[in-house]
Amino acid sequence: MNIGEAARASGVSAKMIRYYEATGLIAPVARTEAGYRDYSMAEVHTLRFIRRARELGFPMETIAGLLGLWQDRSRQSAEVKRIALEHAAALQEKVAALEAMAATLTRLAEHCHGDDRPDCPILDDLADGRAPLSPSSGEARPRYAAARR
Amino acid sequence: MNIGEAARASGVSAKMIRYYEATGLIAPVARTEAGYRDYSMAEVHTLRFIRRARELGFPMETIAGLLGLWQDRSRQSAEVKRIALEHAAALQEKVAALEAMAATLTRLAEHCHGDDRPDCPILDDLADGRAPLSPSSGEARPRYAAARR
DNA sequence: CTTGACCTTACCATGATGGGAAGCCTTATC
DNA sequence: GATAAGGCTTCCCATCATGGTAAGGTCAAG
Repeated sequence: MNIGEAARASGVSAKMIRYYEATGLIAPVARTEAGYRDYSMAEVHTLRFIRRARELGFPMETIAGLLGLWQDRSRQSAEVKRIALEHAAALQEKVAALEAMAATLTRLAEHCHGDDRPDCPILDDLADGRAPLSPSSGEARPRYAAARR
Repeated sequence: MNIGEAARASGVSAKMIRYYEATGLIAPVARTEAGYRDYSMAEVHTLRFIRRARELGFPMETIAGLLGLWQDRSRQSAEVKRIALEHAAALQEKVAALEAMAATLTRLAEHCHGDDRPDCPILDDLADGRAPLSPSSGEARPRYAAARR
């Protein structure tokens, strides 16, 4: 099975398969005489494992640990559980941070009449109550066009 | 005011102030004879605006637009409100994705007895019910040590 | 005048992914 | 057998916002 077929079979892009190999997350795979990577189903299963773990938001470093545990028939499930719960807690922290942002924005937007008048509590909050700069026409070939659409 | 003082006054690191200038988010600032950047309070206010917007998770590109609106005395608050609500919606999408991950992990962990026995529904789920690879001792100086702590 | 703190620019790294170029290989068609 | 299409190889670059570091200039206090 070449890399394209392995990619389709595992749901991991060929690009990422090579990357996983280059970084040592997976072992270098067999090659054909011509130098093509040659995959067996075992490797495809490993790739599926990785894809599923990525879908659950595990960072690659943690996935390396999970792969080790997966391959370790004498593992203790407590270790896996600990890693999973630790990651779940990290996710929940991110959720809390994002929710706080969204709540602030929603609250500010509620107080913004949102019509053609210029005054806007959202900008006031961002500015912390101060007046803006005069329009600074910078050179420096702007990556951000400061466009008002 | 030199860049260090401006950084302390705005809460934006000197590094990031230079970066914002290089990318055109803010205009090039005055320089002393020796080439030191020289900031006024107006610039510090702009930096504070940016910092606050970053805290709310706005990407730099969007902040460029918000800065334009902030400096535009003829802006329509509806435009600001639209941007804010759009961003809030994007945040909520991320929240939903992260929450789904966390929920799945929590559910899997609940079904894992978490003791010194090896069987583990968490790994089973990741593996989709298949058997693991035999321990592949890859060269490729692994960045991820596959360590079992 | 020296020292230490600060400034300048320039480069590298992050994490996981995609894009693309240049060149070799395989397969199908003629 | 020749050719074309498409897949493979490696290598480099970009993302996004941020930090680190190094080499060298500047400033203020002692």
